Amino acid sequence: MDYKDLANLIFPEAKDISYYEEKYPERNLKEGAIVTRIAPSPTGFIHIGGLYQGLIAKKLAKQTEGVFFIRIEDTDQKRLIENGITEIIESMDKFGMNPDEGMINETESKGAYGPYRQSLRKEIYQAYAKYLIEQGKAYPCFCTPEELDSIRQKQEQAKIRPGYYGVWAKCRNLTVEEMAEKIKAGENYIIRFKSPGREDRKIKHHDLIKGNVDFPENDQDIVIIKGDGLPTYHFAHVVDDHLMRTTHVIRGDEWLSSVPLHLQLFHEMGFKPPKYAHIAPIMKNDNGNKRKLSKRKDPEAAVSYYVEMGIPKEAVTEYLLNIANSNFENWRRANKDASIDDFKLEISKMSVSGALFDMVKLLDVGKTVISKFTAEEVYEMAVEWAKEYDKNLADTLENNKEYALKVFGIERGNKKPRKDIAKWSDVRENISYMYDEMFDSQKQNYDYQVINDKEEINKILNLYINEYYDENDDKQTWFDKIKELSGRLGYAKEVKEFKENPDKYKAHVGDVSTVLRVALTARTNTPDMYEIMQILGKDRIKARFEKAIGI
RNA sequence: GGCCCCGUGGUCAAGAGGUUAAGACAUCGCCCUUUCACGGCGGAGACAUGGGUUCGAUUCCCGUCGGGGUCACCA
Repeated sequence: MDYKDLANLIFPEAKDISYYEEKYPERNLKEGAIVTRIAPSPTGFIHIGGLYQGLIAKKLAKQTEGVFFIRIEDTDQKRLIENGITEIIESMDKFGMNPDEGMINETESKGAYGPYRQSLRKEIYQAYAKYLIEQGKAYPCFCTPEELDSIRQKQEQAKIRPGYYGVWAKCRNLTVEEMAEKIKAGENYIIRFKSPGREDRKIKHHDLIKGNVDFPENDQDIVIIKGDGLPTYHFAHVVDDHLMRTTHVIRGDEWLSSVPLHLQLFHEMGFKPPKYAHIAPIMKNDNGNKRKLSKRKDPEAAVSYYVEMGIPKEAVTEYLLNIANSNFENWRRANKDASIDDFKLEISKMSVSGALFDMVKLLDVGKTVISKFTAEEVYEMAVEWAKEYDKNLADTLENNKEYALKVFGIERGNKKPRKDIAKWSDVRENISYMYDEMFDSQKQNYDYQVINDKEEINKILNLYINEYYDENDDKQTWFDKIKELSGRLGYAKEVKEFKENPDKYKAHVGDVSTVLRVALTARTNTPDMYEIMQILGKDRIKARFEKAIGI
């Protein structure tokens, strides 16, 4: 009985690894092309951090004419959720992150390096595990969870490093005959890697983001094949990224401390390891403590949150890019209309430590992004969002597209566009006073600020609509008339004049304007009143004034 | 606790052995012949700390403190 016999006893059906090595050859890409991937577990919605990693990975691949693929890591059968894969793919799609290869829905995939779903790769992992067993580099372990527990307790009591290694690795020293006997007797077992490492030796690792890092060698005999026959993350990572010919592994920095293990596995398997880039997580300030954005506690951890809020994907992408490379902002200022694809991401410029998530800044990016859209684009995107989250708004907009375009066109398209919409969920509040049905269905609160006398307000409104307002006036004439009205009623025509001689006047032209604005829209802050009046038209202006006076 | 990583304004962050220590968001003030938004100008605001090396350290080294990660048949 030798290792080979043992391997055959454990995995009688497994193919020789040469089969897979031939089936998945080196990729034929141009020099310097980067192959990256995103490898989520279908355990629920995509995390903003996952989107961030995917964005970096995809950009690196794109920039070098490489390949970006998606691999579903579903080896933990206990944590799977229904339609988990679809949900991931759909939310990636919403942010413009379509992979070149990988799963395209719950069961189908594209690309020549599949399957792209780990649970479908069981026989591949077993072939490679068998390969290790044949060489005496892996072995079956019969320890029960209870035994492992008691080992750990002993170690903790003795204050020594916990784990399955050295003298604690009971099963590694079993003879091949003993192992075979136990297997034949039907004992349960898993497969462990037989680590050649020593804890008192150091290894050097150069991480693309973290730089040079020294670690003790790995000496843990970690599990590679679990009781259900599926691999652990560590083993799957090594086999998959080798076979899928990944050149750069972009992942969260919670994996950094596993690097010694992974490098060792690559080495013992005889594979060339990929380059690693360990990305710092996006953090949140929680009562003065920094912590990772948490799926459970923070709604903004889920990418679906941004979709629901109607924060455009361009804004999320730009914000994330800014966290990745802080020179992005400068680039954006210098290239206002360039596509994000033209920005060259440099992985070496990524921050080593995690950034605090800043919603205020994200929304600011959102404002800027939306301000650059045309009225038509704003209309399309607002409608698309509203169809899902504000049906009534969607109907209103679609009922009269031409009108909606006018409304969205106010102060848009010029050099200093308005920046009043940061997300699509702002739209309703922003335009409701331009729609009579919305305006009339809400209880409006008229606060005229300085001029408060009801008689006086009536007088201003009546005089204005009957004697002054003319739809055909240009903006200058329109405003001159408001000044004229102001002067006639004893208000200063110029604000400055009023400030110099406050006793000479009742108030000033700004206060009169405010009366008109409030009567018209029931709010003190609006975009350009001239444009609003132009769109509303004289009859509706009059109706608004009457409504205001009637209250 | 062991191991590893990190520490520049409120936040994201440039930066170099000698700088008036950038910029963006936020904040405050002024201006932009009516509000808001935009824009312009200006203000306030930072190198965690103690030692060393050095003519000189925020920058290099060590300690301390603080923060984060990791130590599963989860990824």
